[in-house]
Amino acid sequence: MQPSPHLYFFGKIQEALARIAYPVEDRLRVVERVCGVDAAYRRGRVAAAAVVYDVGEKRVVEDVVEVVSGRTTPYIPGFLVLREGPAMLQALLRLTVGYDLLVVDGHGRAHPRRCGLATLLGFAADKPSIGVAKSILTGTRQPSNSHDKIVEGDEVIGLAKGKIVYSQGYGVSFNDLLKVFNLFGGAYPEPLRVADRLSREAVKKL
DNA sequence: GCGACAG
DNA sequence: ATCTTGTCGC
Repeated sequence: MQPSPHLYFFGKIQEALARIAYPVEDRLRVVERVCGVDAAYRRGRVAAAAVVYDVGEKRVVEDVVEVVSGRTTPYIPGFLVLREGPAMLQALLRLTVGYDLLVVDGHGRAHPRRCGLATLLGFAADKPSIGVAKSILTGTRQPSNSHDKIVEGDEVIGLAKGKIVYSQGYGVSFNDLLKVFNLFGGAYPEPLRVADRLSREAVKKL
């Protein structure tokens, strides 16, 4: 084991969750309320914002910004959840309204061990989730007519348009991912834009 | 050994 | 992601 025992151990948990996170059958029925989650940092502190957005009405229903006390864990590729996950979960638990899907800024299945921040956060919050990242972490892009596929080996681990990458999170099938991808036109989702702005504003005041 | 590497 | 002023362009 090359990395630290801690990371090796956590990596094993990621591999185990990856085996049960992605159902073959579709589970998403209605996707009216989507919760976007993002985080920002400053001076060793982290702030996370959770934004419940009504897709039909195109408006924010509720938002929660959580600033965690204490210093952050360093960023380690493949282990982003250790840095942003705790603050994000705290923000999610303070929401008072419900939502149908969690959309996380980061990867889900499109991860070296097929289990990124989006997958782990959906599991922790017991909500179906997908990941939306601004760049590829692993895999190669395979051009297509409507959208590009992110492939590794013979496995399709994500969908992309431009630099934006969508991938399955916890409890979401590939077809459900495709539905959500089309719902947002493959672009960066509005609820994530709001969460990005709110978390940055909160962190500026530190 | 070298390069890559979500945010 | 964050550290940072002015500057190029629509």
